[in-house]
Amino acid sequence: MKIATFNVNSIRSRLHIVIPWLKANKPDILCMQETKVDDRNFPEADFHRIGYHIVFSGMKGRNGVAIASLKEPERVEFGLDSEPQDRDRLIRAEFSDLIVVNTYVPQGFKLDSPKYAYKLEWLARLKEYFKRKVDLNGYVAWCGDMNVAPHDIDVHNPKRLRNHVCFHEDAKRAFEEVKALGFIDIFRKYHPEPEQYTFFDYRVKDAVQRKLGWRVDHILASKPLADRSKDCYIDMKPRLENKPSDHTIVVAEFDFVL
DNA sequence: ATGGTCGGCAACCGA
Repeated sequence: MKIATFNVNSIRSRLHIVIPWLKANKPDILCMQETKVDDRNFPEADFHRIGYHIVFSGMKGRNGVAIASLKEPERVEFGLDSEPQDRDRLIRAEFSDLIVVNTYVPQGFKLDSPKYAYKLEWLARLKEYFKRKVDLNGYVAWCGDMNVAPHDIDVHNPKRLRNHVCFHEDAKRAFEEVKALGFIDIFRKYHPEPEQYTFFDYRVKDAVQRKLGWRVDHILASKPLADRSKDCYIDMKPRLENKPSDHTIVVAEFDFVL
């Protein structure tokens, strides 16, 4: 079983990366964020053509989440279970032995912005959502762009970035409180080394070569699922294309068949 | 030093 997550930053302008990557890597599940398209205009035929089921929930121009899967999910729900639901930021897809939750966590803009307070509240509401809707004694994968780099090792300059909304103590604490329900960040099991990043800002010149990145895209697993993990890694391909994405793909492999 | 570049969409907002 292979599961992956990718902030596409517009699905329509990233199809040239997503479709060939799916054909080459054949993950069972690909979670996508920032599809930036309303449901009427989602390019679902491109996924069907290569044998993938696709579920999505988006808005015109911003946010938007989608899950592509080889098997059809038995149940799909959009949004949190409290208001505002933000159906364009969360999808839960249930398969026979696996629940996948795909989130695009609010970015937060600036520390003194209402958007940052909203981000912290959103993570607190997500914790309650997991408590009510998901049994972490089973196989659960929580994937997405969390807009949080959890530890010093996950950013290139922890001192300078301590007041950034994706690295501030309050954001990290809110994220850790969700994880504390029983999620394991399996990436660090396989890659304890520094300079492992999933996002490189377009505005930073030669960010990849200079290793000026962030690890904000994550695959977290419930303990039973984490116990069956085999590997987890970052695929830099989307960042190295000639029309690159700002995010990379994170991939996790497990020893069971979906 | 307070930028820089994308994507959406058609003037600026979001990241």
